Amino acid sequence: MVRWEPGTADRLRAAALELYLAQGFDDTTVEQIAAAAGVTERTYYRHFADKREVLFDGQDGLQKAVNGAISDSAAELPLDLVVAALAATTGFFEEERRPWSRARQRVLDATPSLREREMLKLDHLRESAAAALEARGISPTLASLAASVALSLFHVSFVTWIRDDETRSMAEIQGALLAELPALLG
Amino acid sequence: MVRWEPGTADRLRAAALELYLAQGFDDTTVEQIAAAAGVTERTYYRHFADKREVLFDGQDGLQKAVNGAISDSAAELPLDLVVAALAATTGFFEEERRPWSRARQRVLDATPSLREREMLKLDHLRESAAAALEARGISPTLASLAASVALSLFHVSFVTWIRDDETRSMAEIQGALLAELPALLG
DNA sequence: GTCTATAGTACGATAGAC
DNA sequence: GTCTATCGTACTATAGAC
Repeated sequence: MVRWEPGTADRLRAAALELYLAQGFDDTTVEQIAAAAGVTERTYYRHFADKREVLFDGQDGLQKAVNGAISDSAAELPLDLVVAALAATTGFFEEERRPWSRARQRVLDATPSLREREMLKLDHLRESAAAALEARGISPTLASLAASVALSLFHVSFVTWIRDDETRSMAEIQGALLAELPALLG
Repeated sequence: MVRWEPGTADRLRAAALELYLAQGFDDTTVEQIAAAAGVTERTYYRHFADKREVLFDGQDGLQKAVNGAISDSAAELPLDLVVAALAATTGFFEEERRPWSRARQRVLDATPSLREREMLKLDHLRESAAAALEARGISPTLASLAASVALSLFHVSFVTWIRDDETRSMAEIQGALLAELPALLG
């Protein structure tokens, strides 16, 4: 006999996404999410800092992968390191995840306060990537710019990946995006 | 005899920044801000949507200036349009504003929830610039990327501008930043 | 597990400016 | 009269404190 069911955080995540989709974020209470997962409101806050965070706690791995790619790459040029960092993200966007990501994105698009949180998380990722680039000997301003470009490429490719009519893999999309890059300059 | 003093929004802005600086954002209530400005809490919410927005409502002009610069520029290359958009922002960062911007930034740096809002506002600016670029005939993905680069340049230059030891003007800082750009590619 | 402060909303009332 | 800025009060839910 177990004292509590395992996977509470996962059940909270699933319940929250389902309720946010069905009723909207603002019309869903933390109490409803907790009840749907079979726990109390208090327990929800033990797992997630606030009502939004339940949709945003899977990015530690992404950050570590990006930083690792930057540290380990043999490349020297900032742009090459950016490409290496970008390539390191593809593993997190397997085909099985795409429907979940699409559902999550529908909620995000409909809820400004969730988009705020998303932008903050992306900025943390940017800061972390900039620090990794600095550790490779790139000047602070260049590192900051290169990290911004990397994040932009990542975000554009992600947004493309979850479009309804999109079937290409994340790697294919990023490849096509990088091919367009020279056109930026003329 | 006047029933209400003019400039209520400005008084609320000043009071909020002062209190956020002195006590921290979390330990300041909307009621305190309102009282310091000589109005009630209810009136605060007539002027600002929430507790954070009081520090973030000066960006309409910036957005219009950026979009106008993109629409009116004679340039065709995405990167040249980015440079034009960037140049259009300098007018909003006169020397007199620098102390206020520095104070505001100190509060932002100390308060994650304010940084969230800042990131959202920057993203709105990015979307708006991307739309203006698309209107100039640039493809959606390229427009999105170019807008991201423009925003990155803007943000890096702004952060530099408000550093404690910084004395150069926004235009000078942006010029130096653009000179570093080629190094991104090698 | 319980209690509480406060952010934020809803609906309404008042009254000067024009 | 209309428009706009203020204030009153009651209320829910978040989130932190104990």
